[in-house]
Amino acid sequence: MAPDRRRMIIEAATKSFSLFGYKATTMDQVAKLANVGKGTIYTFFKNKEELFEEIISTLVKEMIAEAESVIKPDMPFTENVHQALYRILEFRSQHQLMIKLVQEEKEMGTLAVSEKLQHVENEIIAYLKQKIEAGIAKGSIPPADSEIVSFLLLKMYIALVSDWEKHHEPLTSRQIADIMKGFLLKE
Amino acid sequence: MAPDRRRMIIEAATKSFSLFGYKATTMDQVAKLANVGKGTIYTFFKNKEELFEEIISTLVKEMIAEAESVIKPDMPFTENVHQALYRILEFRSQHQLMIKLVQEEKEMGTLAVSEKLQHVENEIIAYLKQKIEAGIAKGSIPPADSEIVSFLLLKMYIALVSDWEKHHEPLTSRQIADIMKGFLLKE
DNA sequence: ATTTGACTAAATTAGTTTTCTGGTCAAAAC
DNA sequence: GTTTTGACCAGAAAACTAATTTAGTCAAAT
Repeated sequence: MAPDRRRMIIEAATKSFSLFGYKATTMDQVAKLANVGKGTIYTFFKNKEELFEEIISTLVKEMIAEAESVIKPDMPFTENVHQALYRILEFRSQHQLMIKLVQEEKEMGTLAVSEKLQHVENEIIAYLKQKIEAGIAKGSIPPADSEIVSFLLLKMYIALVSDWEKHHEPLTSRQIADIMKGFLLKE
Repeated sequence: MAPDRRRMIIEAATKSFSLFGYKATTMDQVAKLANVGKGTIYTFFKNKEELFEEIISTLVKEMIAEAESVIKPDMPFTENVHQALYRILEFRSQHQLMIKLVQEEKEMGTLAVSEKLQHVENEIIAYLKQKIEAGIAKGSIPPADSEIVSFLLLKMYIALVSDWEKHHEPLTSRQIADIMKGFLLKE
């Protein structure tokens, strides 16, 4: 019972953000959930937003770890990029916190939430970029501006996985992989 | 001075929608601007939304005409697709009514506006699809699912023209054309 | 030295009143 | 007889106000 207060707070906040979103989570609630006085939270985090930031940063790490876990060195490069990206978007669409934040951004346009989601997107692109550059260096794919390619890859995937389904039958992972392979191997 | 009342109404409404958006345009205002009794509007249009629909439908026609106007038969197919798409997005970003509607959707989420913008997007995709199918038939580009290709083309272009600029130096028309050419010619 | 929760200023929400607006229709204009 | 009109209405939205909530602080407790 020498509770790592910091950990308790983060756990409580994560739970509450996932359940109610950023705005609807109060610091009193987090304190109560964490079995901690409200003031204690402020000994670890400057304010609500910094606490949020910490949690998002953890989320990004989990996301990248998920992506890394599906990479198989004996598979073709493009297949691995596809698997990684696909896993990231799956994570995004299955993780409670992500679901809640995306919903909150759409429905209430909370500024802090928009900023953090943008940050997550930037991190994903940075991760992809690093993979793409490795692929180019190894000759697995033709040289190209890695920033543009990474950016487009993510946008294309989101379009195919999320937007497409609004008016069409969902595409299979295989179909998406083939489209992306064509895109990556060309020019 | 045998005023085509219908035309007057449409002109007034277009002006007002462009200036104030859909929600902030009142039927009284349109009537006054059109020098017409309010009731008269309702002899031509069932309600506000139908009037809006008529205007959007005109806008789409203008947009397609713009796209057609930049197509040069002696140019390569992919170049023409690029020019057409580029022109459409330019139209979109320069046309007062479009600017206002996009803004209104983002800021207030007006339902009728979202629906109409979605409609515009569908029309653009349908237009592209028809071009793509012609290109495939003529052997200018490899066979592929024309619906997916059109959908992705538009999404890619919007990402490159609008989203990219939020965090990067704008891309030149040439760069965009090259990316798209690679995408269209492959697989 | 650390933790706490009562406290406060500022923001948000809830409740109420007022104003506005899409649509109608009886009367006026043609 | 047909078309046009604007006063009118019910319901929606805005404005206003009162009441509540909340992020963050800090003197006291541990």
